[in-house]
Amino acid sequence: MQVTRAGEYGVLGLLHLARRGAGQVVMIDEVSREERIPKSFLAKIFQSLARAGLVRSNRGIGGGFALAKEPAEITTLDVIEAIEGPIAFQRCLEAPTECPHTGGCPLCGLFEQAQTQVRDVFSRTTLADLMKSRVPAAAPATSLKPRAPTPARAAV
Amino acid sequence: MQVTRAGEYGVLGLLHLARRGAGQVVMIDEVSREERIPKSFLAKIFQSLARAGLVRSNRGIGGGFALAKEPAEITTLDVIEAIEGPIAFQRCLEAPTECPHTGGCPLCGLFEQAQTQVRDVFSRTTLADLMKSRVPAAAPATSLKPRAPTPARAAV
DNA sequence: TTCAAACAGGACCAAATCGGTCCTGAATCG
DNA sequence: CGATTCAGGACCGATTTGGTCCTGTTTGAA
Repeated sequence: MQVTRAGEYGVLGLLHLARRGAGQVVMIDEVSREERIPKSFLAKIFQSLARAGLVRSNRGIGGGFALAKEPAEITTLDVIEAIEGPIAFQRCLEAPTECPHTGGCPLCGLFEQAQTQVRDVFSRTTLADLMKSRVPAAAPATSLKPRAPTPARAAV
Repeated sequence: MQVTRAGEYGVLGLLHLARRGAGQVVMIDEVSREERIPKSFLAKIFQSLARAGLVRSNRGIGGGFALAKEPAEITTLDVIEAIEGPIAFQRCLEAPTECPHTGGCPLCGLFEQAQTQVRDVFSRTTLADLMKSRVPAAAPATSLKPRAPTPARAAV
């Protein structure tokens, strides 16, 4: 029941790109250094993000990564699922295979509810929201609401 | 991002006890057989549940396990956390250690939201609810998500 | 045209977790 | 006593996590 480091690093990395400004090309090396994420690992993570179309990559001198969309159009769900694959609380929720438990398994409904809630939270929060929500590091954690007013977002 | 088999088996096992009636003492062997859960594994899981005070155990002839509370007083969160430990989406949410990321980590708030949602879903659903929600393979359940009507289940 | 910078991608790896099994031991009942 | 039933720990194989490393391939500039 955890978001993996890879997922976490992915969001952090994209957030770094977002802060550097839209369209800005940034090298893995910088992101790695400033966000304190192992470079090789981050490189691998960004590969997934590139394949998912969340970033564009450029090779060679002056190369690096840039966001492929506006920060407000990239949800944390996009990022996490690009890296970890679809969020699925249980096997029965990811495959068409039937639940093997006695008579209509009562748990599937429950797991599905939980899963939906999580996906909702992540799909409502974009990189833009996270940028706004940065807390001043010393203040006694005001409100942990990363905002919600993202209107019409086509979740997934 | 999954509920482990152990957690799932735990809920299923307690649900079995609940169905057998309050106070009923049932042997691991029966639960294992009828719920199709490996016996040794289930025994281990029930140890956790006993330690958490969710079931009472009796040894010797005529022994077995019985619910320690009313089904309506045992939430699925109780069960899952008794087995898997506290639900924590991220390290920063389980320990007092600080998030190591640049300036107040914006992710903690997000993960906390997701985590809260999940815990809410599980803490709102008791064994009694799950008993009620058993879908008779055709009747449209009201409150809980109806799930696809489980058709012919194959033997294990 | 060549070279170095930068990403692409796969092989590999150690450690942790998952999903169990198995064995010994202790309690309990008849 | 002895059968039964749980308690608890050791152990185990497979998978996942969290990386590293090495060999490309692309690109821009000297």
